[in-house]
Amino acid sequence: LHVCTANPATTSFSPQGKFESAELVAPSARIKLARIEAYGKHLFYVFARGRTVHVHLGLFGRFKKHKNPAPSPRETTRMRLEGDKVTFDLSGPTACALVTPKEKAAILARIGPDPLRAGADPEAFYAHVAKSKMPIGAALLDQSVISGVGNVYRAEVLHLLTLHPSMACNAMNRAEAEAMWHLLVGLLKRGVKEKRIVTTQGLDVAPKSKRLLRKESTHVYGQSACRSCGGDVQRFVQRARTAWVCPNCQPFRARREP
DNA sequence: GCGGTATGCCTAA
DNA sequence: TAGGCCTACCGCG
Repeated sequence: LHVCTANPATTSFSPQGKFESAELVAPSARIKLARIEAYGKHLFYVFARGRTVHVHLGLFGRFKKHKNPAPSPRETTRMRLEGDKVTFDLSGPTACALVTPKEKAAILARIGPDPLRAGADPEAFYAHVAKSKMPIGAALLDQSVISGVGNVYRAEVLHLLTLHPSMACNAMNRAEAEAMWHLLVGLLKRGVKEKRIVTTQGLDVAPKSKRLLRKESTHVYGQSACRSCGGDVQRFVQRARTAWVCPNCQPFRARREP
């Protein structure tokens, strides 16, 4: 999900002194967080005078919120954001580093369009899909093709479009590619709004537990039975991640349909 | 309490 | 392709 808010009162320092050389940092020299930008899964924490920290949460990264006074940062705390009333500690990120404008530009240059960003241009995505023999399930995880989509949305968008993950990109026609982009825009926006990944329709009765809530939020991801047809969900590894597919709803297709 | 797994991605081989 | 990062959660029992 994309972080879209920044507390203007929030300041920062690095418990490990990781950023000391760039003066982002000693508790005595706290600087204000101006804004946070999200491009796909890449986050940029922009502080006063444009000093920018690149954060990528990866699989384990998370911000833990503490009410002030917050406990001492742990050995594994990579960045601390401190406000008047609350403190956020970042642990486990794949990336957390000060970047120059050049380095930031290099990151943006190697990722594809992000369906969540206003003004994102899907043409690069359409162009890739039109010519690539890569399986569509692999392309959706390739951040240089389209950015921001992860394993859950891969499984769900393909299920909603009744496409098999192993189908070649270029077996999709233009209309299917456009439908995929626009579906992703809607699904990702819904995720931001609800602060969780949900691709199923609303329920009449609210589930009693967090676990059930999660179980009811997808059609095939994490499911043993397809929540559309009840058939067995198959799992296989695709691009080093588990792909989830209902072969009944998503029959493999070798060729492009007119 | 323990072990497996995970909404990710990089590097070495 | 395997391993590493680093943490939370789950099922098991």
